[in-house]
Amino acid sequence: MTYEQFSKYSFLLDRTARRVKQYAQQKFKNGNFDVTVDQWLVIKNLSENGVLSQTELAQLVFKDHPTLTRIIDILCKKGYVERLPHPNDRRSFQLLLTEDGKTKVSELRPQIVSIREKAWENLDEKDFQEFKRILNTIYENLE
Amino acid sequence: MTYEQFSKYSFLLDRTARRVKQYAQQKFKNGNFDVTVDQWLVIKNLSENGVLSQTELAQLVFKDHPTLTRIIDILCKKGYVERLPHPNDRRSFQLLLTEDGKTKVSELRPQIVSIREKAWENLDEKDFQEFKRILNTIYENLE
DNA sequence: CAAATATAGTTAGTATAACAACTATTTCCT
DNA sequence: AGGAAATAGTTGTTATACTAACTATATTTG
Repeated sequence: MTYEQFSKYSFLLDRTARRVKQYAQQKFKNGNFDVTVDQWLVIKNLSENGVLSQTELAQLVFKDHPTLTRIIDILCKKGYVERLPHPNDRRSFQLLLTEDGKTKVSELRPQIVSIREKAWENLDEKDFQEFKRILNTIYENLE
Repeated sequence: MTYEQFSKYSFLLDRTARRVKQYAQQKFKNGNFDVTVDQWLVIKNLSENGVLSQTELAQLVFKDHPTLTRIIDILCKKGYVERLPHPNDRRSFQLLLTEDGKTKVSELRPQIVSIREKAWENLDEKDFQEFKRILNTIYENLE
């Protein structure tokens, strides 16, 4: 790997990640989804996992505590998520989707698949496996 | 590609891009570089290209105007970049590195290569080419 | 058991990203 | 030439990311 490539991979990675998020965010907004891309990730994970603490959820979505606190605050204000006191630990909450939250997840799920598909034109399953392997290797190298 | 994969690629991309930036930012901070990762990208491009307008620079680094304005503000305050009135266009500035800026680029360049190398352990040139091809394809699919 | 240590979540500060809107200036069109 | 449209850069707003520090609580240690 040349010097230039050692600059380039991070630049391309950042550029593409931002573009993917920006594209999705625009589609979310145009579709009046009422959640951002990151808020969607949170409610989707709550939908798939039921009741979670903030720490459990933070680990699932790879977000730090302060960021997750703020995302949950917004989702609670929007009425999609509820914080309940944890029965066994006064430091902790149990997070769960409200009925509106569950409805939102059901409505949005199919639409989001088609949004995500566009990025993958001209790429195939093998590309996905390669991409995943490389991304995971990079991630693990920097832990 | 399954539904899950259509969620997963964006998640993995976001997760890894953040981690790469975070890792680099930590190293920058520990090394007392006095610039963030994004500020480095800007001064590096000025170093490679000489005098640029903000619009030219924004196109090179794929950042929007407001973000770039703010980054340039910080770099001017730090004394690494200078805004000069454009001789032929009263709407525009010419941006250039100060002597301190040039020195900073020279000092940091070699250190940054070694920071970037770590992510690439267990990956090779072929992986880089694959990675680049996939990232560019995704980017172009979403333009 | 009491103190030390760790943990859950929050607040504050700085930085960046994206969108919207704006002003001053330039370019284009009739 | 004059007006319309486009452009360069800025300001404001909302959201997210990361670090640092904090309080309340739980767990561990001696």
